[in-house]
Amino acid sequence: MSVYTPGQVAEETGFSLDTLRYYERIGLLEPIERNAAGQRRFNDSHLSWLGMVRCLRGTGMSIAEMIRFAQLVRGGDGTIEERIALLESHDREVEQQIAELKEQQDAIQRKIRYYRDVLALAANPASCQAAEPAGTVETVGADASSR
Amino acid sequence: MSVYTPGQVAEETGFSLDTLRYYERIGLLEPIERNAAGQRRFNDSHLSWLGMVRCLRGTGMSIAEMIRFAQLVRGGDGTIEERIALLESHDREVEQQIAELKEQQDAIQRKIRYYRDVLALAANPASCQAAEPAGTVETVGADASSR
DNA sequence: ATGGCACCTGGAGTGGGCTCCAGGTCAAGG
DNA sequence: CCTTGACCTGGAGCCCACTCCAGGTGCCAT
Repeated sequence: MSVYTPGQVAEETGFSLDTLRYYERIGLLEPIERNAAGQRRFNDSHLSWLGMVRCLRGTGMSIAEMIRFAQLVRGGDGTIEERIALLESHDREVEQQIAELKEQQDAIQRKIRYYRDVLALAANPASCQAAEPAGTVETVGADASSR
Repeated sequence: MSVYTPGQVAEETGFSLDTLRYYERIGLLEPIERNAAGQRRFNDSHLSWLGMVRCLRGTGMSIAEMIRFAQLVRGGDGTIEERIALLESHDREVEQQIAELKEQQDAIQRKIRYYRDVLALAANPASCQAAEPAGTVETVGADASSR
């Protein structure tokens, strides 16, 4: 079990020194042990926890909820059901996020195709494509402003 | 082509009245026509544009970049190539976002399974599962703090 | 002993994206 | 005539998640 300087941790995790200190301040990281000079010495369990933090942040969990999770983790094995519940709920949110993102990506791609058609039509006014993407309210629509 | 009050637009698009005014102020919405009393009257092209805005915002495009896109749209047909380029670049970012989200979701699900195993092991200390999720650095790891 | 470097602290500042507020205008209804 | 409600304006305020800063400590190499 190695020990790491703040600089190394920043390097490895991608969090800035300031962010690491900030995370400790707000209790997202438990108080980090110090060497004689008062400098932080991180260990593998911190690295691993920071990996989790990165993952949760990256999927949109708020700092507040991560702190809640951190408290459960510190609360010991009795909190495992609660941790599962929290992660499952988050997992469902991520699922939803992905679904929405895909839908919206689809709309963007339809829009791109529409623009392509407009361009093609301008170059070759023979064919008769380029009607508005067509769809429900969710059309995301014509610019209706190419005056 | 109908005309809509701010209240109706807020209702339909999910943007608040304040947000609609804000978007107009910053140029994300072109100046909206007014009735005699100075109240905004939106039309279908505004609704459609707001749909686009919702889609771009929802996929993480910044306000600044949306304003850039809005300017292109106002710039007329000569800007279509640029619009395609902008949307394609955004589309790639969305693709990446989805990929990352999936990876991270996977890690979360592994963590959930790990917790489940811990629970199972506690209930039935016969079987020998519940090793750490196993993997590369990306393990997202043990809490290593269930002291 | 002098400089440089990595780190420390408490606290202030930043940027993005809204959100709220006070005070005012109009139109319709009782 | 008075209220109510939907809307208007300019400008201030808010929340989140950092990020920056000034001033200081300890250690090592020149």
